[in-house]
Amino acid sequence: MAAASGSDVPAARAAVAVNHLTEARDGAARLRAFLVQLDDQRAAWAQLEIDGVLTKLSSAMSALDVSAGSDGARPQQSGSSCGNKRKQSSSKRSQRPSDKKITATLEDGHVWRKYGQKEIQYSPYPRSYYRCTHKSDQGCSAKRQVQRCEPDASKYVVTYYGEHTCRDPSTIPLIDHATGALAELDHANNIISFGPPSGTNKNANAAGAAASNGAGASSSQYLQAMGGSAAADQLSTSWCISDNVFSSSAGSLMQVDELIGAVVGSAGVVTSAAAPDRGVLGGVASGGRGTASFPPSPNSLGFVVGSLGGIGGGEDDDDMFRLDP
DNA sequence: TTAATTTGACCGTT
DNA sequence: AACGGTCAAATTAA
Repeated sequence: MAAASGSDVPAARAAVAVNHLTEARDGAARLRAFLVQLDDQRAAWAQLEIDGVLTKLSSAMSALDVSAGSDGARPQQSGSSCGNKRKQSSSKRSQRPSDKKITATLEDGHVWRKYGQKEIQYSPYPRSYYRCTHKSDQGCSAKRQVQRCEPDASKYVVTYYGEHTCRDPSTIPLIDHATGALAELDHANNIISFGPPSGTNKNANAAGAAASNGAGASSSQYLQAMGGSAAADQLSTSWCISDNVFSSSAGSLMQVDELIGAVVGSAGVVTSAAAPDRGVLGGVASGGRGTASFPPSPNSLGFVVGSLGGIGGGEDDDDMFRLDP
C-alpha cells in the first residue's frame, strides 16, 4: 500500500493524533465493556453506537498509517471491581440468555406462542414473553422476550433463552455450512423427521404484505439493508454461538454479546453472513391496535408435526430442565 | 370447535 | 415490598 504517510500529515502531528485516537478508542472500548454488563436495551443500543465509533476510530488510525499498538482496547469485561453481580442462583430468573439482538422484525424463522406481557419499569414499552409453539408438542424449551427498543421504537430487542429441541421443519435452524456449525442436530436424533430436511422452506407467505403501513414502514428499509432475500438456507440463529457482530454503518442487524474484543481490536468489522430472517415481514405491520402490545407471532405455516409418542411428561414443563430444590 | 392471544393473578427472586 | 416471569381463565381469531 502506498505509504504516503508523510506527505499529507506531518509525522509528529500524526503521532499526536494517533495517540489521541488510541485513547479515544480505549475509552470507547471500556465504555462498551461496561455497557455489556448492563442488561438494558438502551445499553444495547449504546453499544451499537459505540461500535460505530470504534470503527471510525480504527479507520482514522489506519488512514494515518500508524500502527498504534494493536493491543489497544481490551475488553476488560467481567469488571472485577465495578460489576460484582450477586450470585447466579439457578432460579428461573437468572437463566442467562443465549442470545440477544436488536432487530426490526419479529420473524426469526421459529414459531412462537405468546404467553405473557408485562409493563417494565422505566421502560415505555411492555415486554412480551414467548415460548416455542412446540413446547407442548415436543417439550421444546426455547423462549424469547421481545421489547421495543427505546431509542428507536421501530426496532425490537429480542432476547432468546434456551435452545430449540423441537423437530418441526419450521423451527430447525438449518446448519450453516459456512460456519460449519453442525452437530447441533445430533443430540436430537431420536426424533422422526418428516419431510425433506432443507429444501422445503416455506417462504412465508411474505406476499409482499410488507409495506402495510405505519409501523411497517421503517422496517421495510431495514429488511432491504439486511440483504433482502438471503437464501432461506441459512437462518441459523446461531444459538449460543454468537460470534458475529453485524454492524454495517447503515444499521442492520447486530448481535449484542460479550465479544467486545473482537470488534475493538480490528478495524475492519465483520460482515453479515446470515441474516436470521426469512424475508417475512408481516410481523411488525399487522399488530398495533389501540394498545401498545406486540403483534402476534406470524406463524401462518401450518405444519403438522408427527407426534412422537410421549416425550416426557408434558405438563409441569415450565421449569425447563431445572429442578427446584 | 380449535388454537392463539390477552390480561390479571400468582409466585419466586431481589 | 417491588419487580419480573409464568400461569391460566377469558376472549378473540381462524
